[in-house]
Amino acid sequence: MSEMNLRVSPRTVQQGTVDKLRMAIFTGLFQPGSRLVESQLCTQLGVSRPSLREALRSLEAERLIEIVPNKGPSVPALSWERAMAIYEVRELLEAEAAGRCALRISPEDLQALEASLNAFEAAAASHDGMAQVTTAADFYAIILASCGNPVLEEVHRGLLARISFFRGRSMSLEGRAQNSLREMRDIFEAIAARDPKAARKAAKRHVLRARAAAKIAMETGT
Amino acid sequence: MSEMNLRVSPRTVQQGTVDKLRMAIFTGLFQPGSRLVESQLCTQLGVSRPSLREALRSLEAERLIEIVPNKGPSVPALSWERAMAIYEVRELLEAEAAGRCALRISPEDLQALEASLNAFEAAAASHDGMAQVTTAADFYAIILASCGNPVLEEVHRGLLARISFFRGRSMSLEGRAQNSLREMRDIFEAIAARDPKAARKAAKRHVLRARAAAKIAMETGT
DNA sequence: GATTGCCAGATTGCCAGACAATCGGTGTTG
DNA sequence: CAACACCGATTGTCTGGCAATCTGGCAATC
Repeated sequence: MSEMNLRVSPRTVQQGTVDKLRMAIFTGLFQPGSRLVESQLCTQLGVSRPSLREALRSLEAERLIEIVPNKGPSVPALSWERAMAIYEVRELLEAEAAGRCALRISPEDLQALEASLNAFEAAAASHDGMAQVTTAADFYAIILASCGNPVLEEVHRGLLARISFFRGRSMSLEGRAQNSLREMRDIFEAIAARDPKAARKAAKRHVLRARAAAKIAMETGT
Repeated sequence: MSEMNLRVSPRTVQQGTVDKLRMAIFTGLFQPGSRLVESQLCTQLGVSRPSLREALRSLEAERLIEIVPNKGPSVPALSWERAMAIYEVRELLEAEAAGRCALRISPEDLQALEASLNAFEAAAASHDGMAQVTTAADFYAIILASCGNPVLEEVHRGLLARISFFRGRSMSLEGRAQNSLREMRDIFEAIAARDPKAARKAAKRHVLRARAAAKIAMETGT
């Protein structure tokens, strides 16, 4: 491999801070509703306050935190109602993307899509929760990137952070990964067959069932 | 009215800076592609560099500017291709919102919607471009707020900045405002009649025609 | 005893100033 | 003419600080 030195952009402290905080929120290190004290975060992350505050503004725009003037940032509690709303928008976006994909995906991307599907299959078989989440995210990332509408992709990515949060929860359900695999394979087959209508339908069904799984996961506790 | 002093949140310098910069971008004060030099903006806006940089991070998240490490922020040139992509996502979101609205809008919101429609009619008659843009934005804001899905509203608002940019351009076309009024009235009537299918269709048609108008406006120059 | 007023600590909003790293252009040199 | 070194301009980041605001508890009042 030797000298993988293709640093496209030199990763600033600010970016690194955003990533660290985002990951901390995903893994539940910060309880929802808990307040984030700037000075504490500075010492924990080893960055200065200006850099931290820039990072917080980015996360605020991602809706991962809320910043109330003179009260500071906090992790908003993600209500079931709101989670449901996210799933509904997911359904809308992913169905559209899948349908478009069926019409215009390139052979290379189709191949990459199949590869990511296989990667998910392996993750599902190995019961590796983290791998399941990342490979599933890859699968959709390829679909969104290949749908021919960069804004659709951009909007979906804006939702992705909160989507992944739930995906981790629901994948832990017994049998959910295998069902998910079947549904994703349906989407892939429809796209490969260049059938937009079937692709939309499969994508919708996948989100619908993911939502149901998330509901169960949420009701039975974390 | 007396002492309308209910300032819910005390408008920080950072927020004010975001608003000023956003407006400056809308009005075309910054040419697309032009670079924004921090020190210059600081003196022009009368704020310190940390505050400015926080504001820039917020605008970056809104996709109104791009920040390349070590090169600084700049206003991205909005290509026609990208504008088209925005219109497509608009169509998706607004059709969905209108359809949901037809099912669940409250009588008060419906009344507010009619009021905003009348406001737009007045603006269209007076040939006041700015008023047309704001009243049209109001009309859709009510629909998105009443559709029952806060995330849909949130995503749409994320697109709104760039939508308004084009709305201003296309409204200036002869007769576009009157056509727009007709289309919006169709949407309103369908919602008032509680007909989701018609509402979706009307919303789609409205976006489609707005897109065509924007295309013409773009081709004939600013 | 409950409510109100108030004060001190903690925290945020904001700023000035500074320094190293990096980028872009310019001139020099082979 | 190309490659290289150089330099101003700009950004990334930090330190330190001060005023404004919030929070929790204490005392005063009814």
